[in-house]
Amino acid sequence: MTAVDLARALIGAQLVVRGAGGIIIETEAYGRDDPASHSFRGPTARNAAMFGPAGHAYVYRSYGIHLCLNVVGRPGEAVLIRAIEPRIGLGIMQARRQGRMPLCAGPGRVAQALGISLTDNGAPFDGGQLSLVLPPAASPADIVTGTRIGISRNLHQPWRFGLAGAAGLSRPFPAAAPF
DNA sequence: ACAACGATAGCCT
DNA sequence: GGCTATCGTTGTC
Repeated sequence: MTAVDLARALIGAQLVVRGAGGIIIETEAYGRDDPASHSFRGPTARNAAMFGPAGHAYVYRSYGIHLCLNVVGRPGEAVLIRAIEPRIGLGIMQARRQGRMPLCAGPGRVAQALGISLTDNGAPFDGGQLSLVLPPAASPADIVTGTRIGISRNLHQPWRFGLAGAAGLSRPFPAAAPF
């Protein structure tokens, strides 16, 4: 399964980290030969988890401040979790966010609300501390598509995915051009 | 050894 | 809507 397929499949999935989590409503796919991807220049100490087993976490620090959580797919491919709809452990998530809103819209906010740390890098989504439950088959969810956010290379790929109509997206998806 | 730049969020006007 | 904190990773000298 490609990172793009995985990114679509994860919309509607339930993500829970040590008792806090919710439904994934926004993702982005990053590929192996994708200039915007951390894996583009090959394995390094930082991105090693991206080349590790599928179904494990890739956690990295962004802008020296935030952490971002990814699900690893095929080697060198990963899906960034950009937003969830909070459902489980609301109190602990609000406490971690110190009451700031939005709670889980944006990759740094998701990681903070879930209590992700760099020690989670490379950890499996195996139903233990990290769990991921895919949505029921034939999920009726409408998925909207757009271009990725905050990158400077490979800009045009429509590899950002969201749950149509969801509140709590990190940014709106532009309406399709009415050709 | 050094400089540049982020897969951002928060606070300001 | 714009400005800036903040620091590890990476590419270059």
